[in-house]
Amino acid sequence: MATHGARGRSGGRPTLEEVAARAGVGRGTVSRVINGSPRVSDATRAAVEAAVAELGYVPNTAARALAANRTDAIALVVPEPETRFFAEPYFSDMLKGVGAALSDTEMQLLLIFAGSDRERRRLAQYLAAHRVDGVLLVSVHADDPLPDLLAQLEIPAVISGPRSSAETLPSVDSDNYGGARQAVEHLLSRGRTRVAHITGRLDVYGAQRRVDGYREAMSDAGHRVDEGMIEAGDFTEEGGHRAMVALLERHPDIDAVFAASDVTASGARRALRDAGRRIPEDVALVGYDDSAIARHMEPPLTSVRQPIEEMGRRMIDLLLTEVADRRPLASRGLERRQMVLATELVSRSSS
Amino acid sequence: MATHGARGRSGGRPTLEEVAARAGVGRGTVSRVINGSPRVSDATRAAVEAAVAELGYVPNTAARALAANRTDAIALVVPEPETRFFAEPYFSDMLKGVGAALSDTEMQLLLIFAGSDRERRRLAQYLAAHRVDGVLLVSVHADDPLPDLLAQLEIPAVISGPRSSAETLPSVDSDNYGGARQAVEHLLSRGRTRVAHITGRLDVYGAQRRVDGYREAMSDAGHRVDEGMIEAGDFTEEGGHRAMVALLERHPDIDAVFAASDVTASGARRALRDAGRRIPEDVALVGYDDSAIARHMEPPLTSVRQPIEEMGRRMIDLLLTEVADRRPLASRGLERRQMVLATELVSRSSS
DNA sequence: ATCACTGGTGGGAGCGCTCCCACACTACCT
DNA sequence: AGGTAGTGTGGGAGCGCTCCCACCAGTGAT
Repeated sequence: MATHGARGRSGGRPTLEEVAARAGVGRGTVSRVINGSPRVSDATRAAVEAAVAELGYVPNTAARALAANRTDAIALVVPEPETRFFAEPYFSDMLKGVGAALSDTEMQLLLIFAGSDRERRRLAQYLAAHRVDGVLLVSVHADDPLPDLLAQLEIPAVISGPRSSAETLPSVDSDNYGGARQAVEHLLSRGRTRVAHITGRLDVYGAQRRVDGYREAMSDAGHRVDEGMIEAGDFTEEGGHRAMVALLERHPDIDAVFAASDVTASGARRALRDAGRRIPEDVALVGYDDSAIARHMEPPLTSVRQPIEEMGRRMIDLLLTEVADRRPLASRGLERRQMVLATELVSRSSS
Repeated sequence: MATHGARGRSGGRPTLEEVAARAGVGRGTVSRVINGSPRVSDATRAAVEAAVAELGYVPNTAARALAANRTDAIALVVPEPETRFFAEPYFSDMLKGVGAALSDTEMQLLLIFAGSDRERRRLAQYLAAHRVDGVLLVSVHADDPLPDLLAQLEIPAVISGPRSSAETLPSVDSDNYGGARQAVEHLLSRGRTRVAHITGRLDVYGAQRRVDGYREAMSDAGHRVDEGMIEAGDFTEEGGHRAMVALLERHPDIDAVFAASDVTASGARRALRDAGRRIPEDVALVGYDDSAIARHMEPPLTSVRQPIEEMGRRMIDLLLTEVADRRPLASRGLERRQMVLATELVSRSSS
């Protein structure tokens, strides 16, 4: 008789052992069937599967995690306050892609916000406890210590936008440079000449690349790049508004604006309206992300579409490979581990 | 020598045993310190804490879960597609409250969507594996089988809106009946007499209670309740629009509308505008939720505020008690386990 | 007949905890 | 002195898996 074997046995969930007894085989064989090993005869497999069904057996995750040293869970870490997560369609689209890619997997997705210092400390603790097999990092700033922590803990991770051109982590990104060029070239092709740019947070590498794209598209078209036509934003509505006000003050003759996000564009639109400018007659406006906001804006916003859901899916693919390949520091070259997806300009009536 | 002891020991995380050796005590003592048991002398506790710090010990969650038969995780189950989750501020506010209440806990929150049949099957499997200690259920419909599954699995659960007046699960709700009365009485006090109501999904108990509140506020004020002035919506923008169109067709002389949610009100507003009605001059409009939408609507929307964050916090309190008290079927009376929070009318220019 | 192999299989050992029993050792009664 | 409680504490047993080694047929080559 077990000393305290009955504790917590709510309803007496069947164990591997019981399934084995029922099927008339050994524990190892049942484990093999459960885990889809090919080294089991068809007859045995059928017997085990029958026993599993009869008993309603469900593997005990904790036991498996302990024995196999894995958790079957990955975390999507958002280093932002929750508010921004809900305000920016970028995140929800990403989540959709990630969820889709994970849905035919046994993997569980954990959504973790780490906006405040406190939350970040909690997260560090959490990661140190190895409660996930891998981590998806979105929207990481240049000086974020998180990636290094992950590396030190040897937890596989994939980042959604490289921190710099020298990123060492596997990453998935859209072609920010190319997307920005598409936007600017589009505006120029419409006969606009005084094109301004409201940037994103410049500690985000992707935002920098968009500035680069803006600059080079302008100069390649034979325009002098006026630094006064570039104003820093921060991806928020408020930032877009502020930047637009500043731009109008410096250059009242602006006839086009390329904003680093749709939300930013929405703020810019408000400032333009307040200043009595018509869109697109007086000023053409182009955003970035092609989110729901772009479609519902008045007038509908031309925007650079990033395949965000697709990016989410690719990130999962990369991460799962990484998790599976976890042989000791096997990091083969980075060739296959950094991917850049193409963007597409969606033209609407704001330009 | 262990046979395969070295497998997967990435970086050699210290174990309880090692901490014990270092501190010169037994395993049990370290466990007691880690779990904050009072039956440890101060000197011993200090020694153990020092060893923990030196070694950077972090408990292995899987081992703990296996031995103690708990997971230290709870799930927030949203029986809706993700899209609705992001579209409705109700959920994000709830999440905020829940997150806040959980932040000084060791508990991990899992966000699980179960909108499609497929996702629901996955969820059932997940719950059967007892991967969480408790479940928070939001936005449950009258005929949802989930609560029964939870009961059968003996998993503690708290529901955010009772399914009926005979709800057996612990629940937290706002006073839907009272809130609706506030809205209607407000409209009547402004001199409106032909007040219509666009309902929420009627398979949600709270939506029914709002209808009850509307009915009784009208008749208490001496108005005959005209069933033609009640039109079913479904909490969506589209539903609100559709309902408003139907109402206007039947009763062109409507001078006030109480909508069961802000999103619904937003749809109604569109229909009213299209029909050339001015708000509030021709028709006064009141919503429900007091979400960001209400504040940003044009004109700003009068709305019934539910303390959603507070509700989230209370749900966690209830659930944690439930989880802790998990003695065999101890369900003491329901007195303390169903709470109703007061609402508040926030008056803006739409009424 | 003997010697490889090769697919299948059983079951011991061990993952790192928690629980609880047993055993000090003290302090305070009769 | 001999009980009788209490405090702290050590460590065995066990949670339900996975891993891997040993073993047992069969099969074909020698």
